[in-house]
Amino acid sequence: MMEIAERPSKKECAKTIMAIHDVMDILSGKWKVSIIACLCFQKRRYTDLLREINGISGKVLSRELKDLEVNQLITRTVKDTQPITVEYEITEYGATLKEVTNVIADWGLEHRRRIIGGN
Amino acid sequence: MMEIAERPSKKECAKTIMAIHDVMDILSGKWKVSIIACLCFQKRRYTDLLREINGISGKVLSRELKDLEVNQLITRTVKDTQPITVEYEITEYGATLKEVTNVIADWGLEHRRRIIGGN
DNA sequence: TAAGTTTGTTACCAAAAGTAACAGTGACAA
DNA sequence: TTGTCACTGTTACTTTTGGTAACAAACTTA
Repeated sequence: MMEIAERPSKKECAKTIMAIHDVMDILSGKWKVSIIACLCFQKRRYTDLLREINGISGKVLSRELKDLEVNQLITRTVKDTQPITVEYEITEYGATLKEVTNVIADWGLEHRRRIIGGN
Repeated sequence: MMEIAERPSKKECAKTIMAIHDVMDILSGKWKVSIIACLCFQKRRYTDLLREINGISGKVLSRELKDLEVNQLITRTVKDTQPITVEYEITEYGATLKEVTNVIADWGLEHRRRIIGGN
C-alpha cells in the first residue's frame, strides 16, 4: 500500500528528463536539427547546406558537421571531382532521427499558423 | 513537364527547415525541452524543478522559465503560502509540445541503449 | 593573367550559458 | 533573540558558443 503507481511516477519523470538531456547534448545549438532534417531529404554538399540553411555561417556549419560526424549521425565523403567536392550524407542511425525532425517541423508549422495567422 | 513533383521538392525542404528554425528559436538551449517535459507530467515549483532537472543552475532556470512564459508555453503563479511559493504550470498550448518531448525522450532512451549498452 | 568555384580556416567580437556567492522574507528551534 | 533553514530568485564573474569578414589552396574558364 505504498506505491500504487502514482500518476507518472517520479522515476519515470526522471528517466524521461535524463533521456531528453542526452538528446539535447547531441542536438545542442540552433542548427543541428535543421542540418539533420536537410540531410534526411537527400545528401548534400557543403555549399548546398550553406545555401539551404538560411542564416548559418561557414564556420558554424563546418563545426556542426564535425560534431554530427563524431556522433555517427552523418558521413563525410570527399569526391575527386574537379574541384573537389564533399558530400555529407545521413547515416542509417542518423535517419532514425527522422521522426524527431518531422514532429518538430510539424509543430513549427502549426505554431507559425497560430502566431503569424493564416497561410 | 517541368515540375512533376521531384522527390521531396526544394520548396518542401525549405519549408521544413524554416519551421524547424522557428521551433529551435523557442526551444533553444539545453534545458527548455526538459523543463517542458517535466511540467507536462505535472505542475511544479521553482525548487522542484531545480532538483528534478539535474545540472541546471538557479539563474539559468529562472531565465528559461521567463522565456517560456513569454512564449505562452507555461504560466507562473505566486501562491500566498508561507513562505511564498511559485507554481509553474504548462499551458494548453505548451501541452501541444507533449508529442515533441515524447519523441525526443524515446529516441534518447534508444540512444542510451545503443551507446551505453543494455539497461 | 584575372576572376570564379569549392571547402574550409583564422582572427576577432558579441551573445548566451554556467558558477558561486548573496539577498530578502518568513518559519522554526534553542 | 539569535541562529539556521527553506524558498525564490539576483548579481558579478568566467567560459563557451555563435557570428562576421577576410583569407587560403587548388583548379577552371575567359
